[in-house]
Amino acid sequence: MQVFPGRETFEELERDFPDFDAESVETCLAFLNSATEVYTAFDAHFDRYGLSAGKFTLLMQLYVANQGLVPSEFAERANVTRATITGLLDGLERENLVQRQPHPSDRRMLTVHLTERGNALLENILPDHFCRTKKLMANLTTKEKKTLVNLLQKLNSGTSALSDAS
Amino acid sequence: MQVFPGRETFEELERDFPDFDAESVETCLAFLNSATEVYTAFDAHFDRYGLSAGKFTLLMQLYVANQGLVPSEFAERANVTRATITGLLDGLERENLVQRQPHPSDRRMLTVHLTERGNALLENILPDHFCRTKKLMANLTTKEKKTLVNLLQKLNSGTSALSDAS
DNA sequence: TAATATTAGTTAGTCAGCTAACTATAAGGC
DNA sequence: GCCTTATAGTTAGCTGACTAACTAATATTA
Repeated sequence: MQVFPGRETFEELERDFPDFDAESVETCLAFLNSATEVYTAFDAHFDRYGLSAGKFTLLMQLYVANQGLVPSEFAERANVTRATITGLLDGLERENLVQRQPHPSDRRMLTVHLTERGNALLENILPDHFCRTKKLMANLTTKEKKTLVNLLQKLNSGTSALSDAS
Repeated sequence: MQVFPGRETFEELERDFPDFDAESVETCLAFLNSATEVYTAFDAHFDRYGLSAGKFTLLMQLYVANQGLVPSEFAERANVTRATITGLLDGLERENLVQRQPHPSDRRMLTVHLTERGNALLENILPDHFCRTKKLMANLTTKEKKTLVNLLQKLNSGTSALSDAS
């Protein structure tokens, strides 16, 4: 969901609400709209390989760990609930990309392993993935990338203003 | 879903994939993680009022239009499908915040109207909403906001590299 | 003007996130 | 050593996004 208010909207809200700050709202909307655009583009990218961003992330963790990992670890590292991981693993296992195995020492846990097929899919994707990611950022110079990261950090530190109790 | 790869991961991928560009990946992940953080904070914010970002956006369109609007218009302006709008309207109508009415001249269409209750809710939210939005952006100077918008634009123009056919 | 194509809204079904509640197991405290 | 508490994974049900297919109504055009 994106929003592109017209000039008149800004003028009206500025008139009626003392705390309305056009510059802040404009920047905020530009950020949110940009996020939607980038997310959508990544979805289209992963969709070519039958994956989603979440599934790809999971597979990558297994790929770089080069060993079985525990679902609750995924959840914690990715900042999502265990229930979300269960769902993603169900999908990945259905497509034969990962396999759940009992944990050797704690029967509450599982270990998740990349299958041959999962490994092959990843190795097929990664060159294209990194190439496209590089191109995605190609309009920004090194200095601009650093600036962007810095500004995003400042933005992040403001999020408590939204989520804090009134 | 967020991702925070360790230094070793970067080194390994850099070694194994010629197109892996650490600087691009790092910036890209910073952006995606930041987007998740901001979205989550907005969700928490709107949740206080029993709303979601999508529902708020719909209500705002009606508020500033100051007249009934047509669902397909919403869909087009917000870049979502008509089906998504149907779902949001179902929720908003259930909570008595908007009302569907037959379109006067085209019987395929509806017009959607803000109810008294919807209007009252919005006028209750908006001061807090704009105040928090201002605070969200308060760590960025005017110049930094302009820079951010500019960099986001450059990022947007790279998204075709992700979504274009190989 | 009758047939065809397009548009608007809904419906059904999928996905990925969430919360809350449940089961099984493990760990701690008395 | 038992009781309580905490942890891990799953399940059920919600939301907001999607696509595809459907109905009804309007527009186009042959």
